[in-house]
Amino acid sequence: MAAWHALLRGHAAVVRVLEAELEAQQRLSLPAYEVLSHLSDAPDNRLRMSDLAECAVLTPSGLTRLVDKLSRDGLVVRAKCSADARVVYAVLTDAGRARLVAAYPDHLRSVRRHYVDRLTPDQLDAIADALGGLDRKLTSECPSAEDSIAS
Amino acid sequence: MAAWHALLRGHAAVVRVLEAELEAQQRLSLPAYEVLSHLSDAPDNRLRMSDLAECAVLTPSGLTRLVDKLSRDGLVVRAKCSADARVVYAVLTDAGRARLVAAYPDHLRSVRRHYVDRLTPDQLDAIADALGGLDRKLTSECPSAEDSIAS
DNA sequence: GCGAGTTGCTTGCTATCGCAAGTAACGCCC
DNA sequence: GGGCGTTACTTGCGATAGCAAGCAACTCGC
Repeated sequence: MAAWHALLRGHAAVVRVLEAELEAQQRLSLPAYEVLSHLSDAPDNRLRMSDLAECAVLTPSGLTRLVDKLSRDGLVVRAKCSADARVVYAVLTDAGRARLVAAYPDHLRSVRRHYVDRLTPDQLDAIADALGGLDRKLTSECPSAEDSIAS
Repeated sequence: MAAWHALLRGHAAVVRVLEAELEAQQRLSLPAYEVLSHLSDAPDNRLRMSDLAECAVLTPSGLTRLVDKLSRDGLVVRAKCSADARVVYAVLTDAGRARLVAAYPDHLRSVRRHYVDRLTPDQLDAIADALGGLDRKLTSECPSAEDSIAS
């Protein structure tokens, strides 16, 4: 239970600080940064909306609005898929890449300063391992909520 | 960096599942549960709004509205402080205690099932230690954001 | 090819939350 | 004891997120 509260509070504390710094430095919210970052890692700087939503830990509707916003700011554009007219790609623009490049060092430094440097490598490994595993298990079994009723 | 993304994704995944179960079982959001729970642990089942906000990882304004809601539902009441007319106590009602008692076992079980049981004791210790420490450091130094500009 | 079911994205509605401003009350200094 | 700064809570506003419904486009069976 201590570990549970620590997760809640620790996450909130770190996210709050990092988001504030990212906002102050580059006018980007954390999810927005995540979106740009994932796009820049993707082949051709483009990702399907639904894949991007999964990466950025957002629901499809949340991503739609975030891409709306980033698109208004000229950081991404939507592109149609020639093979399947239902799918929309979000594509990083030059401006988007520039913004990400500008934000990247500061953000990295923030993460180091407020997170990585304060923990031991063992702790970081444990967190990556434990929460990474949790994420995979929970998201994969998410559709099957019926085990809640079984016993 | 892997540890950072794991924190983001793992937290989101666990919180989503637990909040959904809590909501389904007892019609309580996670912050609402936290509030009731902290109140029940407090002497006299009452806590100052500001202290409660700190416990529940909410801003004062967020807590005001949450207590508004819980108060409408009859789970807590506000009480004035005779010594200082500025402070407001949130006090757990009998109905609030009953709701908490009803929610408690299920929630505990959810936490065990989706979190504790999936991690090793070492991992839980590491998380409690690491994130608990982070929380304390970050919240204590939060007012001094000027070190961002230094160096 | 045509209809039924599915998938991928968007939109309407609503809830939550934080920041900044507002209000009330306290404490201290003169 | 009157005024000034501080503290505690609340409120106005805007931003964000999710759910459920909508809509367009695909797939598969016939």
